[in-house]
Amino acid sequence: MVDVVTTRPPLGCTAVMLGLFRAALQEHQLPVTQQREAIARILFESGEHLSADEVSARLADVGHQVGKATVYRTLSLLVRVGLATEHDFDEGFKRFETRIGPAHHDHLICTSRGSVAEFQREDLDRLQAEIASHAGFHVLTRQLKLYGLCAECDAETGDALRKVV
Amino acid sequence: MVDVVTTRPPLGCTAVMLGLFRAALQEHQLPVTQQREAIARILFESGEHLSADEVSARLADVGHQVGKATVYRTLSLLVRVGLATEHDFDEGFKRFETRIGPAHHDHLICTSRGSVAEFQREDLDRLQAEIASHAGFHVLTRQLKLYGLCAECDAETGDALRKVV
DNA sequence: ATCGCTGCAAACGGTTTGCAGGACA
DNA sequence: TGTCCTGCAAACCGTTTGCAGCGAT
Repeated sequence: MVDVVTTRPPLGCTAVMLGLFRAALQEHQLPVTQQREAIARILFESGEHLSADEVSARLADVGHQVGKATVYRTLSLLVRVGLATEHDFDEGFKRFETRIGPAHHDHLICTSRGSVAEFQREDLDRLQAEIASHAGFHVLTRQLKLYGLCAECDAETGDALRKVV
Repeated sequence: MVDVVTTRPPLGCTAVMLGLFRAALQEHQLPVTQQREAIARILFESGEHLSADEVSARLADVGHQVGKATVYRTLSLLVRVGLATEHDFDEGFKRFETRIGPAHHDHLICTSRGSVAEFQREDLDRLQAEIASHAGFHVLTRQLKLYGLCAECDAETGDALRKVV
């Protein structure tokens, strides 16, 4: 269980990430607007997998009124500059997550409750490298999703079965 | 390279799969209609990753005029009875693929040309089992996608770089 | 002052759904 | 004959886009 990482980012991480975002914008000569900062802060602070809708809602909670188009534009901007990643957990919409450093992590998706846990395994990186060299393929990134039942839901299913039998 | 499998299914596979489909329909007391057979045949024969649109087009090529709603309904039916799998290669729509037997395979997606290759690694199954037991998670299925450049595109990129420098 | 961003609303595109008529068992 | 399917078209919904006005540099 030691490599199932929590979703909450380290303290002070938001400030660092915001700095990186500002730097990236300036590097590309793009204006650092209040909306961009607000959206990025929401994502960085949460450390969760947020949908565009959820980002919008949380902005409203904090008193910021930002158009949905801007939310989409900024999230995809964050992805383009490498500070966020996009995920599709088969919900009919995309989710976004802060991308911290080069370390890659993957996801366990509980199909019963829809929750998402993360994990990190170095042997996966090794295996990926082996597969790539084997197939003559140059891997840039990967997405590994394990769909199934988390421990709690699995236990419930077992209980339900035991009742039937 | 030996475990990069071809996408073409073994000969005679279509008939077997169609039989399984008919059996599944009968088991659930659902009618075996011409449209359902035609759609399933297109998918089974192609052995590729087809979108609903592509299935529609190929049906038209063969002279079958089938409504798009029926295509979607039948494809999702095939998924439900376990004879097809659904994939999202980040194209804005879903693709469907014949699911043959219990063996799982994963995908290499060339982001340059959009091509998809398949591979099979037993050590991945082992690693998956290890991750699952480690996290107390009951895995039902997985999706591993390696995004990057296929050998050809990677070589081209290299050439382009060499020209610049 | 110049660009580029923002917000609104409309457009877009893949997918789903309601319903009248038709096909399968 | 009853049930479920089919096809059409409209609805749906997340996302993108055009454009007039505003904000950052």
